[in-house]
Amino acid sequence: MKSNEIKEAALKYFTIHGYEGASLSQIAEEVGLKKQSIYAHFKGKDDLFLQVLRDAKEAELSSKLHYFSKVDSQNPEKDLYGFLQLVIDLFQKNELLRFWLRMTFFPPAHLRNEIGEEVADIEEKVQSVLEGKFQDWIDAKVIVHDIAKTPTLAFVGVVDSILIELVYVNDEKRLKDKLEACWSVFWRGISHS
Amino acid sequence: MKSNEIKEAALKYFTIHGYEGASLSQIAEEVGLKKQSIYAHFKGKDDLFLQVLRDAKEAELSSKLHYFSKVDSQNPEKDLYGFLQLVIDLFQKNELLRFWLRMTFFPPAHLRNEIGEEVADIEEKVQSVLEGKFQDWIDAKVIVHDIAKTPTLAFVGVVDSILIELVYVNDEKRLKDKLEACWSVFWRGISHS
DNA sequence: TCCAACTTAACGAACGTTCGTCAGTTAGCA
DNA sequence: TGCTAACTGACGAACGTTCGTTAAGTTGGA
Repeated sequence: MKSNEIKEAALKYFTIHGYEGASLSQIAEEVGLKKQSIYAHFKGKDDLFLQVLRDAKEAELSSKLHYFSKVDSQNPEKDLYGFLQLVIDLFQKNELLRFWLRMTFFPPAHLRNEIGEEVADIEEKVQSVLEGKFQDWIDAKVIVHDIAKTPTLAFVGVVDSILIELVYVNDEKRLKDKLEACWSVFWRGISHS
Repeated sequence: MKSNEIKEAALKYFTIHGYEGASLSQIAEEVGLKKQSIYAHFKGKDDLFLQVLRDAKEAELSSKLHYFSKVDSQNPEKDLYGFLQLVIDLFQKNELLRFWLRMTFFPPAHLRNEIGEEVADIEEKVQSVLEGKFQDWIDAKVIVHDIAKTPTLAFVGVVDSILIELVYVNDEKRLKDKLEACWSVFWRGISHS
């Protein structure tokens, strides 16, 4: 299917150059087409962009939810650390994730609200699943804290700091150091002394 | 000085629309000039951009170093939390910081290496100051850990997660919750039980 | 089976607009 | 008189988009 080839090329250029920096002629050339031919598959640049965006959202959401649905142990140390590695793996191998990250951080101005809603939606779903897990662990007295929201937000913070490291330089050594540092301090912060 | 007015307008548009999305005509109009007149002050778009970038780097570096030079107590709880609030304050009030963040995360492709060097430079300086502080606190036995690097990187991680929250939505309530959560878990993670 | 009607994908050409940049000129001030 | 900063005018290039036109493939009824 040619539409998918176009979306793949679009994904690549949007990720590298951003919305404004990516041109339809470059994208078309990548798949051996003239830019006009894109209009046989998409209404325009915005339409192409938003379809890629929805694919990215779907990829982000499903892979995260899939991890938590599969994992159901009573071992938060293993599950949470595994999630961090999942995020690293996703980001390094899946261009959709890099695209999603860039466009949610700095969306094209005229699509700001539209994208903001998608972000809020996904954010809320992931956080509620996570919070449920933490509540279970608190009830089972395997981690400390009275309310689940605190460790949930703190863990999301650890994920954030890893993402920043991935975006910033993607130096394998630095990433490993930061992951270990953030994780060990976080874990000490939520587990029984 | 008109050059500064131009740089201020450029800062604004680069921050909102990115390098490619910001146009010289918009910037010029903002200060009541024609776009061609910008060339009386700057060699071109890149020159203008790089001058703003260096201003931003200077602002980022000096404000952070200034904080740590001023603060010299034996109270890491106060000093570190104060630093987090400084970052929040800087980001919310100083557009240079938002510009710096956007451009270091997702630099224009043709200036990637140039910007990467500036980032590495500033990163190294801030981290070494921070690491020195943590070493002092470890020696004074006011926090745990054997090596200073671990709490340093973890603290940088907390800063990162706050920055992400600021970029993402900038909802005052959410920000406060996340700050408290990240901070309390971090602090429990590095202090004596 | 065959042909006409329709659909699809891609094209060249051109649209109007904006982009960044350069050259030459004018107004004001030291 | 120079110098500077602003102007006007124009440049080639690229942008996203629309148009009309092909060529190939699909469908449906006689």
